[in-house]
Amino acid sequence: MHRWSQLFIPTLREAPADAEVASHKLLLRAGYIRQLGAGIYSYLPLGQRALNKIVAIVRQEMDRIGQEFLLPTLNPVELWQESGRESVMGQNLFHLKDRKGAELVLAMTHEEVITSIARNELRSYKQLPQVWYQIQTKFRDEPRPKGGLLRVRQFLMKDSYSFDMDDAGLDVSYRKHDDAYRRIFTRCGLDFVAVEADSGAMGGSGSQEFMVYTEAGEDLIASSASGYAANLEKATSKLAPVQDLEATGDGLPELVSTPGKAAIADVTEFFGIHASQDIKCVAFMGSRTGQAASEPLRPVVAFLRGDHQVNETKLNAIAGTAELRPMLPEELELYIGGPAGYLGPVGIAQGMTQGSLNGLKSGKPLDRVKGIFRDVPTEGLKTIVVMDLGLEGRANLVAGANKQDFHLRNVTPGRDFTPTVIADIRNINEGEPDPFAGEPLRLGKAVEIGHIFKLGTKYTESMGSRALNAAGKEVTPIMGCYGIGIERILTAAIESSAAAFAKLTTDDAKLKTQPDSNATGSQGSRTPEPSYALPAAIAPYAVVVTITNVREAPLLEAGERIAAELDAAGVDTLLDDRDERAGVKFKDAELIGIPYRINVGKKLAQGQIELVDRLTETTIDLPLDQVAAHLKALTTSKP
RNA sequence: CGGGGCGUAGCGCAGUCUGGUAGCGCACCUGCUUCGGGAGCAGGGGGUCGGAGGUUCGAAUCCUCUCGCCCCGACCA
Repeated sequence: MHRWSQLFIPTLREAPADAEVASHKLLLRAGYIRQLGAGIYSYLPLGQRALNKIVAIVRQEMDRIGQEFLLPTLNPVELWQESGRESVMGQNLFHLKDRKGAELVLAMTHEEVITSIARNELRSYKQLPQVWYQIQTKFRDEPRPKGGLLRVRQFLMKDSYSFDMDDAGLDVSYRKHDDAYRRIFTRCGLDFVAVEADSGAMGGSGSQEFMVYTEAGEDLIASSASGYAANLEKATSKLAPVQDLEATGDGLPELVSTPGKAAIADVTEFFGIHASQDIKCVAFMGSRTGQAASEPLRPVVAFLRGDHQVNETKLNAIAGTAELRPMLPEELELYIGGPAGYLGPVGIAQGMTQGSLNGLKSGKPLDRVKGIFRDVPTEGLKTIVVMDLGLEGRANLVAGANKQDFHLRNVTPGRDFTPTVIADIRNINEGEPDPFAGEPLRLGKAVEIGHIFKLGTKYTESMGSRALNAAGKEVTPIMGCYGIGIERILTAAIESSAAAFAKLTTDDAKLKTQPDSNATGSQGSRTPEPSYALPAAIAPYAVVVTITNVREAPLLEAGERIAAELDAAGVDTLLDDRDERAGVKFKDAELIGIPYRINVGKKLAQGQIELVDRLTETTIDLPLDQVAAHLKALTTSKP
């Protein structure tokens, strides 16, 4: 039991002007954190207590599936050069020199270090599988830290790594993490979704992000009532069938003069068609990560339905590029053969021949496409033509003719042009049916709290980790890597709760204003103070016992006794024994986000106290002898 | 890195345009009153006006340079 009068809890009535998002303001006002620099924060006692509770839950669940390490943050740069990530990570990796001039980096993740241990120690299949984890400070020189603790340059991460002899083993390790993560986030009281994610710069096959919907988030995710959920970078949808146009004339592509009709809206109006019956062309020049300026850019041309949008992450994955920029007019002429506004797939100057691609024409053999495009840029490679799945099997579409002021109709993919590859390269739209159950998709911002990843042999291969299998044959262990942002669990919990409170107060305001038309208007335009409450499992204290007036001896004595009883019952208790007015103490208790408050006040004369449940915004009276048992039941988390 | 904004007491701000003794609210200290929703009255402490240079009799204010922070974008296991 801690006494508020002796603690350092510097609450603020007003948030510093720099704070924008709710969790940032509240963490500052509640005395959880103070800022030291851009993306650098000190955790004050309350913040540290909350983080410690989260860490304890994470550790408890991780110990069920793995073993804890503590790896060094200070890494010799050579280690990162060996894996090739020193250049890949670029400026995001902090660099420094020691007194001898040797270059060091501050680790932003630990694949390299853990693999260096694995390659020295893991020699036999008998030693596998292994799941190794740590909870440790990570450093990333973010280009733009923001949102308080949401994106920072120094933060706590639980990272783990699995080593298995084969894919089946990796599946097991991955599944164990999936289960552990769900238990962890559930115990932390978060309402989360697990989404399919893009593999990004990590490389590898499967990956899943754990997200919490919040306006403060930086990612866009799609989910539906059926349980389907995916990052927008990966999300797909089932498209409603489109009625194709009737063929005109001899059914072959027909040149139509369309002077000045460059925009899709103009074209569809001119032909009297829907945008879904038109082919849109989006053309890029792509480059690879760390590509030298001297290396030629890769032309990437995407065709998709007129009413669809390109998703550049998906397109990058297909084209084996990392960055795309729009083609310049002369590039359009060179690689497509037409002017902007009249670009189309028919007769496109496609350098990738049937032969060079070994008949890669559908989305299926993507890995082989990646193999060609990513690792062995083909000599004389010209335009990569990617057609979106939304055009597959369609007929008699309208498209640019690659000729100023002309379009073609009766364009049928497969017959009139052959894309290099057919793949999903579009953004889904809100409300489209999900790919499995057909439930409408909801798009929303979310914050990523965890990520699990089937890594493969990227590091074990490049860093030379090998183990002998039962047959005495040398194999490369397969890795998985898995991360949880500790601070993000805290911020996500605050953001979610603050949003729920904000909704309550606005609903409340609506209720109040509706029936009472002659109200005095006192609610005015003042925005309600943001409020929140943390789940008991991660709050710095589960309960605060508020003695409404410490100068009244019976109240003080009862408060002390109740707090001691709670303490004895194992409930993490804060006793507000300050000589302050009751109002101040109520406000402070709410500000620091404690989920349960016991008011020791007037009702003591009847042998009762009030229990305020901040999560449900309800208050009940309880007899003194039931307090400890009641709170213990409320606050005990089940591991 | 591109665009925008802001640096004046612990926090929130005014003062800058038009140069002339650095102010307000909250917080803090003392006293009295008050005591279940951020109390009232009285008194008090606290400032290199982000930093450096310049213009001027005189600079928070004008000029130059610079540092820091926030937001949007780019970027981002």
